[in-house]
Amino acid sequence: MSTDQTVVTRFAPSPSGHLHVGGARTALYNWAFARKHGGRFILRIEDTDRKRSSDQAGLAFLDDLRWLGIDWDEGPEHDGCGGGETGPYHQSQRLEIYQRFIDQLIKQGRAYPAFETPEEIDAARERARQEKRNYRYDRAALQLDAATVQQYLDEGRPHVIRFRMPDDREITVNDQVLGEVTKSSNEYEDFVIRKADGYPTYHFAVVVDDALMNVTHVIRAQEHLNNTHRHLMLQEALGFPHPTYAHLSVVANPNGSKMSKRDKDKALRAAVLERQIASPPQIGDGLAVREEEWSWWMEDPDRQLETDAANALAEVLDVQLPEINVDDFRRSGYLPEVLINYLALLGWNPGGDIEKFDAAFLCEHFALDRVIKSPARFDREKLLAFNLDALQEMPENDFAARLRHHAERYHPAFLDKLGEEDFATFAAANQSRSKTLDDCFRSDRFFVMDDDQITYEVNKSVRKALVNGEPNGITHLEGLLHALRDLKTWDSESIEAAVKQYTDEHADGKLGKVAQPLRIAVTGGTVSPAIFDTLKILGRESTLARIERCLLQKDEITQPVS
RNA sequence: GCCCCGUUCGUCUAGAGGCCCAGGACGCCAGGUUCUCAUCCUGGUAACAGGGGUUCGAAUCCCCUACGGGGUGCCA
Repeated sequence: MSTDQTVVTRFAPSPSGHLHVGGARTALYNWAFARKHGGRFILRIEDTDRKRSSDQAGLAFLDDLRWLGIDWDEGPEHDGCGGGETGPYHQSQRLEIYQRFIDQLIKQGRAYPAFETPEEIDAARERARQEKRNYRYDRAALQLDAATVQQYLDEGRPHVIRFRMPDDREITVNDQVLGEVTKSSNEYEDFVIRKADGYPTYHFAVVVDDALMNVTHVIRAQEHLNNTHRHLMLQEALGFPHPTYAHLSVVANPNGSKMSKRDKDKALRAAVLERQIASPPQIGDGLAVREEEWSWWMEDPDRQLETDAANALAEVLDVQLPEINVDDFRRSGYLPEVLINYLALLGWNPGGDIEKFDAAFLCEHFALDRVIKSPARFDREKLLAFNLDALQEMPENDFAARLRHHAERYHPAFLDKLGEEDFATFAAANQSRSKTLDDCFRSDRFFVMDDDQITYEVNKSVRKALVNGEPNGITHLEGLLHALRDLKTWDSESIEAAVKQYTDEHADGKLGKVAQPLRIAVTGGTVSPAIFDTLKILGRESTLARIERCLLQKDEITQPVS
């Protein structure tokens, strides 16, 4: 138990690609707790499952953490963070360390080799299930005499090392969020602490690493609550101090189901099935998904596409993937400070009616006793509302800079096409109508299209804007063509003056009567930024070309629709 | 099956025995502003899971039930 020592927390994910929002919240709380107490925050990679680990995948969430503004004092070196005295911080590089403690436990008689194969254990487990018994390892290996054990070991028989769980002990976890949770040691079997491949199991590695890295507070997901009793016994046997524990409830989907990366595949598979797509669609000059992967993926609802393939497929199918990972929210145009605020609030609050706060506030006020016990559903609507507020409050220059960054990463075509000055106008024209940094790129595609690529929507509101009234929209377009062609300077103010003058003279000053026809002519639809800015960015040439093109197609565009 | 945890408006939550016929935020509904979309403004809707206790008094304490979640891996 920590008394007067420095607070040390850690975030210890397994390297499975991008950072999940649930994991992000765990990391955030650990980080904030350490900062609040002037302590240290460690990042550790739990890569003891050889089947699931690859170096490549481990890196992505480091960027995600940094993007959120979370830094770590010890851990893998990345982007100015990490390093430290108690490494290495990849568990796969700490095998000798674990072995030392395994040997110690064996010497103490607290651990022993067991030679059953996984198949044998599975069969025994299955038998127990059918007989409606609770399965627990029967300690058969303890019946082997020393000579036999030695002989097996000499033969090099595959084996695991199991921890000898004490009998008839009441084990109490004093959880900082949930209170005291007591269980009997008899609920637990002699669990495996070293796998047949020589790697430690999670239970063993966490206990050893937390102790060696001087971790004082373990803040982790509630799924580990029942593991903690095991860890307490391990710590006792190894002579380690017990850290303070706090278990966090899960972050769930709006429907209450667990938020999972599989949700993306689910959305994609549904779209594929609904549209009866039989083979991987084309994207650019390749396929969105490789042929072999496609059938493999379609056959089994549990299988998941690689991130790149999933994103590519979503793009061609024009499916909006549910955001699950921090990176998804980044792509969708959420601000990191907003995500942090929302995530922090999902399971903790400073009390009273305070909802909006920044990371500094979190670091100053975060406390375990205000962490909520019950699971929280992730509400995208509220996140979106927070993002909107943040965007609207932002100084114009900041918004423009953020938008530019976002464009560089996700929509470079806008930068190429618009250039410095027009991009600035584009940003200014879009701030007040943006809920995310991505909104305008999706809704304003007409800016980066060639004039002759514009297709006109044929629907009621388009028809209404073009044919209703006397004079009607088509007539206004013809008039505006002249008014705009002769404009001396092409900027928002001049355009506005000219259009307003036209409106006063020909439409009783009702701007809507001329703005909508104009909007349709240059964008193909009824939605765009303020019309004067839109025309300014488009340029005189494109504006006139599009109006002319619209007039040429007026009969098709205005045909009656049911 | 067994064990553990949880349960306030649709959602996130405030609430630590009287301040609560329950407050805020998001959503939703109704009206208003606006060149479209989005904003913005005004108003409104809506909850203590159920049942027993304890107490002068319970959303707050105790018990039971129901429901939700987690664990029961040579995954973490």
